[in-house]
Amino acid sequence: MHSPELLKGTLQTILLKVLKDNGRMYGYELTQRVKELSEERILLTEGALYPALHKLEAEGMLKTEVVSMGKRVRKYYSLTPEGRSLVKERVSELIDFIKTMSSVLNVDLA
Amino acid sequence: MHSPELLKGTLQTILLKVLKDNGRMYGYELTQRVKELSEERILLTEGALYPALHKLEAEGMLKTEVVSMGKRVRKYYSLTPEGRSLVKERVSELIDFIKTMSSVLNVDLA
DNA sequence: TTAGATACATAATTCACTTATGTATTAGAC
DNA sequence: GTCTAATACATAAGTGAATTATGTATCTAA
Repeated sequence: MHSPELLKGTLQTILLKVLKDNGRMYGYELTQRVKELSEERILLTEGALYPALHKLEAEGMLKTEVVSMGKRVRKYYSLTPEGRSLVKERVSELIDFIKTMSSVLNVDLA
Repeated sequence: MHSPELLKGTLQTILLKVLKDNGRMYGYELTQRVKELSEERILLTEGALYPALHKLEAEGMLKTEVVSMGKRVRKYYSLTPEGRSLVKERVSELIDFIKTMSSVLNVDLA
């Protein structure tokens, strides 16, 4: 598991980009996909995940669809057009940030 | 200027590494050096800088030397041996984190 | 002479997160 | 059969590293 401090500020970006790459997903599925993609290094907590999803939905970046699986309920999230714009912005912000960091820290990431 | 959220958790690493690469430096000098290295993108605020330096000193990672320049006082910081270990740890943590992020976000940083 | 840069410092506040807690369903081990 | 772990959602309390605001004082150049 990573030093959790570093993760701060990256949650929205992660959620948006994983949704963009994987299409419609529900909350728990997102945690599992991120865990898998990060090789167990990023374990999203529910207390961070759900409020973040609700916030992105309230801002019109995500739309939801509730699907019943038997007695169980799943809430699927997918990107809205505005969400699609936001992903691009957030991802390039992060890439730019990483490049700046590698320059400040004088390290080579290649 | 970067989205400040992303900076969270990177301040200690930046301070330690810049001190490692540049030797003995004082607070204000650190802000200027980081500003320069980041091409104006990372502007350290004093409210974050000084408490961070004091904390690292209290933990034995940095040692200080107060130098009078005329009537003016400068407080120089440099790494202790423990500080040297910590830099390595923090920098490799950050590199590892960045690699994980690029894998999760499916982006190429090279 | 006075505004802006240099140089330190701390207190109040913010806010994204962690931790804790709650509810309920489903699957598999024993 | 039953009980633990995994699945699936959600919110509230607390934390802590930052921002913002404020204070003090010196030096430099217009």
